[in-house]
Amino acid sequence: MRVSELGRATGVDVETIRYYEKEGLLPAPARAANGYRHYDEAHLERLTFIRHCRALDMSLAEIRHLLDFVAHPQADCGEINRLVDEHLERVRARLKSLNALENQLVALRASCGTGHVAADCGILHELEAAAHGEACVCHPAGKGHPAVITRKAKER
Amino acid sequence: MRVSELGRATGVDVETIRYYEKEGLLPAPARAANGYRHYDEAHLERLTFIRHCRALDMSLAEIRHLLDFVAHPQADCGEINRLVDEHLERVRARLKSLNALENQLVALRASCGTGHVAADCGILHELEAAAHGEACVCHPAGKGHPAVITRKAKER
DNA sequence: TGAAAACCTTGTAGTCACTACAGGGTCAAC
DNA sequence: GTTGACCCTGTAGTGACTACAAGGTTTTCA
Repeated sequence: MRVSELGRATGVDVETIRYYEKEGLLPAPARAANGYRHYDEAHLERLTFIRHCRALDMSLAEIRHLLDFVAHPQADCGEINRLVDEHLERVRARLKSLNALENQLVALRASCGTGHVAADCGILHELEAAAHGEACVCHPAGKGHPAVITRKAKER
Repeated sequence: MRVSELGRATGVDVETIRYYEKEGLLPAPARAANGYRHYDEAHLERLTFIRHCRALDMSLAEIRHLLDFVAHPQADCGEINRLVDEHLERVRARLKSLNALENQLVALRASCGTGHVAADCGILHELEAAAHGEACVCHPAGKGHPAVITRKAKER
């Protein structure tokens, strides 16, 4: 298989395939006399494995880690569980913060009607009030105002 | 106020403050004879405004847009509503995909007990089965298997 | 007085997982 | 023989920072 065929077979962009090779996730394939890459079934499976993990939103570092276990089947699998657990924990933390965020945005959105001038816009007023240190609908007093953006709001 | 004082007052890293200036979000402050930046109340408010919007997970481009409205209070505010609505839509889409992801990870995690060798690990088996094109607990047949990572899984 | 620590400046490079080019080479069909 | 589809390598861009290098200034303390 040439690179574009592998790409078509897996739905992965050709440049992404070369990127995975450069990153050491996909082993370097054989080369034809003209320098073209030639892939076999093992590459296709490996690439599918990688994309499956990516669909689960795992980082390339996590996937590299999992691939180590595939290469060393005699290792204890406890660390695989730990990896999945930690990943799940991050997903849940992000879910929690996104849920809070949704509520804040809904409250903010409700503070403005339609069809007037920015000077009278409730949304802008709310945001400016917050900048003055006053309570805002999106971050009510006593509920903890994130002056500093916390890790959970930033992490991917 | 010098840059570190502004940083302490707002909880924002000094390098981030200089970054906002370079990006045109924070106006360039006055300079002392020695070249040190000197900020006033208006800068503090503007920076707090920016961080409040960042806490709502808005992009710097969105914030730039909002700041335009602060600068032009006579403009129609319809676009502010649109901006917040679109942002809310993105947050909800991400929430939906993260919810699905959580379920997938829980199913995957359940496929492995503890304390055995990687070769027998249910998680690894599931991931490898998926790479063989078989149905997996995390992406059951008929529920749509994302061979290609979809935008929703990628967007922040 | 002198030296160290704590500031400040600019500019550049790194993060992540790609994506998009530039500038070239190869190959098959017409 | 030329068009177009493919392939190669290498570099630069994305967003929102973060971290450093290499220098200048100011404050503090012995």
